[in-house]
Amino acid sequence: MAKQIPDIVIGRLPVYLRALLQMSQEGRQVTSSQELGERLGISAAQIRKDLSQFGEFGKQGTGYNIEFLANQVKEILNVNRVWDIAIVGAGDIGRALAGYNGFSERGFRIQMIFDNKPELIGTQSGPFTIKDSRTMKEEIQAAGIKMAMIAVPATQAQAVTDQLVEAGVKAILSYAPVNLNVPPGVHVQNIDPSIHLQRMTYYLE
Amino acid sequence: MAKQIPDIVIGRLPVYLRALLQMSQEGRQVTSSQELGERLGISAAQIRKDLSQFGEFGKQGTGYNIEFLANQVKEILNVNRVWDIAIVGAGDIGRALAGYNGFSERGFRIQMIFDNKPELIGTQSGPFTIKDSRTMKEEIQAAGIKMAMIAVPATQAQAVTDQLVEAGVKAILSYAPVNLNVPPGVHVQNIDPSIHLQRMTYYLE
DNA sequence: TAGATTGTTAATCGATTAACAATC
DNA sequence: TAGATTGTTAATCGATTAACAATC
Repeated sequence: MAKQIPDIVIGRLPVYLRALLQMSQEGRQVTSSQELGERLGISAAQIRKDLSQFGEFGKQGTGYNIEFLANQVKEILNVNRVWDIAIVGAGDIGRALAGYNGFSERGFRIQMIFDNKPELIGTQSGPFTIKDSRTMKEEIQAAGIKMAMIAVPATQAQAVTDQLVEAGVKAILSYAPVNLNVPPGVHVQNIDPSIHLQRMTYYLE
Repeated sequence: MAKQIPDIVIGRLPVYLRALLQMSQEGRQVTSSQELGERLGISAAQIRKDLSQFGEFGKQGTGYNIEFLANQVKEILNVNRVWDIAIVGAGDIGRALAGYNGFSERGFRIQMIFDNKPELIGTQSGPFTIKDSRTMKEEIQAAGIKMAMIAVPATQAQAVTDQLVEAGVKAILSYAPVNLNVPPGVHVQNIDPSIHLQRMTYYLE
């Protein structure tokens, strides 16, 4: 079994990757742990330590080749391929996600979007025709989709989650403001703007 | 000066609060650190430890009164009041945020939304008329708004941030996929779905 | 060569957990 | 009273930082 990497380290890698790709777009060739750290507000030592968990990617005296390191991090994170994604919920948030063009360049491709509202089913959301939730499990399974984003009301989120798990989905990004329970081996990330806001109000007057 | 509370503890409080309010809606009166922990996937000891940083809110043998504890946590987090918020960027995400009705019950009120696109300025987004970004600093300052959400392209995010800081904004929730630099005393939280997704692909096959 | 920066070790710092007296 | 659960202390565990030899 491979060495166990702390999840907190995994959580920082996508941030490093985003910064590297941005530097690359700026036409830069080389960077250092110090420069990266300054951009991100992270210590240089931590960046070197994090990367050293996976191998040696730099050169003493010169630093890191940006393109090379970005590719290595992509490989570590498993995003040197395309992941198909299903969206559940075609309200404002679901449709905004369906129309977001930032996914393709980061390794993701929206494949389908579902809703249970009769008035939405069959209508267009950008390039997608909104599908009936009742066919969800079947279609996701048939397509072999492993990742989903949930944008349904809190009250429906757990039921949707259970169905996605049954369909073989292994990673869920949830926009529903509720805690989801999943079996071991299924991963969940939550995005709830109120939670993020409340985390900052503590520090305000 | 008050005792320094770890930021990681502050980060868990909104999650506790959300669970407490949900229990309250379910008609429950009392809970325990153990039950809360099971719901949230957090150890009971950690919940007790976190809360003990701020006072004694429970009763030995019986646990915590849900409504009382929720109110205490609201007070700690400074959300026993209403915070006015400005949204910058009236694209899909900005408009979805403007139309999201989950904010009011969590202590937040959207006050205004801005964009710099001539074809959007003056049009409606739900109950709001989209305002011209050029008046942003002035209007935010005049209204005394301290919190903002940014939903503009990555390329514009830092410039918008700088203006918000100038206008006196102290807390920013950014949906732009880029790292923002702010002076001390200004708080930033980032929401980038690709980052959350990439954090999970590591664990997938 | 001299300067810069890595990868890594050891030291420090901080967070989590276990355990239990206090007490409802 | 007996059972349950808190608040807190001490022990454990894990993450971050400082420092430096190696070396480009």
